Amino acid sequence: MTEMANITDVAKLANVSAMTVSRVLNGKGYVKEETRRRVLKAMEKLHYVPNELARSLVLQQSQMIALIVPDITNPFYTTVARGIEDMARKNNYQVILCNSDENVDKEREYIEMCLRIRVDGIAIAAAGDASKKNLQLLKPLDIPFVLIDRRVEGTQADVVLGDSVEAAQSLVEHLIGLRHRRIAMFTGSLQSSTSRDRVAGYRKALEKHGILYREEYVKENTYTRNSENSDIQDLMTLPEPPTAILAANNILAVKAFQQLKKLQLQVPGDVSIVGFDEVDPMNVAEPFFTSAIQPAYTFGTLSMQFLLERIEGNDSSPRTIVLKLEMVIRNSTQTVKVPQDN
Amino acid sequence: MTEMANITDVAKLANVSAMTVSRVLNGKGYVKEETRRRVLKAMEKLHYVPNELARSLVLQQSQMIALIVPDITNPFYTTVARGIEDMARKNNYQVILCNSDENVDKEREYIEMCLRIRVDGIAIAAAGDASKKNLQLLKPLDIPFVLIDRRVEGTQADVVLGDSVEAAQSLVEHLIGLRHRRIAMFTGSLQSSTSRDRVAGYRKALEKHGILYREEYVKENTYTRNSENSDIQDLMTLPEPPTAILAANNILAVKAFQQLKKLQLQVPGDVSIVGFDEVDPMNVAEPFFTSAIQPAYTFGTLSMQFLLERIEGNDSSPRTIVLKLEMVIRNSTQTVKVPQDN
DNA sequence: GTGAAAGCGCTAACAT
DNA sequence: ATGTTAGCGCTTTCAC
Repeated sequence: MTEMANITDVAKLANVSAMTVSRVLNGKGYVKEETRRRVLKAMEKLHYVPNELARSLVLQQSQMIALIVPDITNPFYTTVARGIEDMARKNNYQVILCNSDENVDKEREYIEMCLRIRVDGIAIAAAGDASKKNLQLLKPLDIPFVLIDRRVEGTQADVVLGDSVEAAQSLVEHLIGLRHRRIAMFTGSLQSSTSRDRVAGYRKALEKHGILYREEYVKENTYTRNSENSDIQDLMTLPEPPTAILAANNILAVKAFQQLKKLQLQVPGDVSIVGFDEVDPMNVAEPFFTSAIQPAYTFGTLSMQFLLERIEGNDSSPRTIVLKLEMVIRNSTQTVKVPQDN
Repeated sequence: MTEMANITDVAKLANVSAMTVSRVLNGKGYVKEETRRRVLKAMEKLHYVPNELARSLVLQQSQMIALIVPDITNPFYTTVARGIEDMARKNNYQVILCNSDENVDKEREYIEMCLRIRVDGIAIAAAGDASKKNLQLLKPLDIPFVLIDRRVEGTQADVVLGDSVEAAQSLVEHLIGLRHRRIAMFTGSLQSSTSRDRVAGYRKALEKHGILYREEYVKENTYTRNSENSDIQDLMTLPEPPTAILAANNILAVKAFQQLKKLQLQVPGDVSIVGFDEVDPMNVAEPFFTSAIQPAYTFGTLSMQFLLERIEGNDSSPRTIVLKLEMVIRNSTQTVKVPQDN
């Protein structure tokens, strides 16, 4: 930081008190038109920029909120971020974007920094249930926060998320409608409520249609973006390999697709895939994946609205808002080749 | 912001002065072990979190830097962001990520906010040459900044960017090697130095191989992500339509591809495409585009290093570092069907 | 209409 | 090893 001009410098140059400068700055209180002009001129001359740090210190509010997401490279979260941002700007808040990398410790560091710089509120897509500990840091200090996309077990707060149970169920029923019976699931870390919901929907659909739930069909993927594993290999070498896969998110859908390709298996020829959200932000490929799409932008605007209300002091009991997903049927699914009973 | 405990509260509870608490906090100066423990206990009891705002105010530095990018949804910039972030964290700086949306006015707003909250420095991929005005706000206040990916005409500063001239030339020569002679170019806004460099490389290659530069083959695209236009249409209905296209960035490569598809034209069967950077971060499609890839992560780490040096007071003359791009040949290019003279 | 004084939470410099 | 004083840049309150 540098020796920038401060309010006193401006005051001196304009031959007024700091108070008058402050009044000009904030447009409140009476200032004679001529004085105001003198002050404005002095500001310009000195390249004066008000020090928001000092202002926040006395006002006890920073007009900043933080958005913490688990993966900044996932288009779902960048879309959420845009929603948050637009709504925040409309209300004169600045957004600080933080990337926890699905890592609870990194997440904690960011939350601690948020406390230190006294953000007015936090919107967070939590890394997992273990985030509870991090969020508890906020409670005694009374910093408002909203959960996005994922509930956190044992944490009371406003939540904005999608109806993953229902969406997963619909996706599976779509597969069943195409006569699939051997349907596997790629779930994300079961630390995340969203993953669990999607598994629940998967099971619900199977049950409803009298299809046996098979342990060995469900693969929990905790690995990160670039790591390798053999889930598909394992799946496809079972005595009764699946004919379709429900992937619990966009990343996993791609993973499944790529692994199948390596085994020379066709999608949807040999195996159908269904998933969540858009996979290919730029639509490089023809939109290909049959998918349940979440209204990500709305996740953002809505959760920001909630957060603003909390910051303004709304003290009602926590709300959960569950948004519908839109299932779009594309080319990653087709009728099963060799119908199976089961 | 809320009535959180402050340093005096802790001091009182621990029966010491604020100074002692401060010393415990910052681990400098001598504090008796027993006193230290008492202080620590008091902190915990009060859920004390140091107020970084106040600290920054007296220390005259915020330990925050800002990264301003023109498009947060472009994987190139998110990769840069990761590089910046990692390097910043290593050096105890927090990063504030801002999205200017290729909009000079929004960019100015963010820069003004950065000044108000007294960030220690700014890394910026400028919206265009018009960003000069915005950057000039920083000069008189002596806030260090680094330019990433794009020079800004008339602005002196450290710059980290790719060798776009050479890369564009190589891409075009690759096409020429495949016997293309009618090569069109999709450029981004010529407000951006990077676009201009790529056009320069394009012309250089043509010239070198005695191919006529044709005005009507160069299309400047200033439209945004979702807008429509007829560039490809115009191009392909020329008396001598191009057999290949150089796209000036990842977004434009996709645009070209999609528009060709609409006209029932095949890539690379009817038209070859070359571009820059990765197009498909998740590799949904087989990596498909022949492309010159920039070391985006390194852009980030390097520019952060420069910025840190400037913050620390390094006052040498501005440096420009130009990184090589890596050309990867993939499936969006092939030998021209009907060789043309020209 | 304008100003003076006090204080937001912290630390540097100087006591003791 | 610990405390006191002053001040970072601003706004609130009250006075004129």
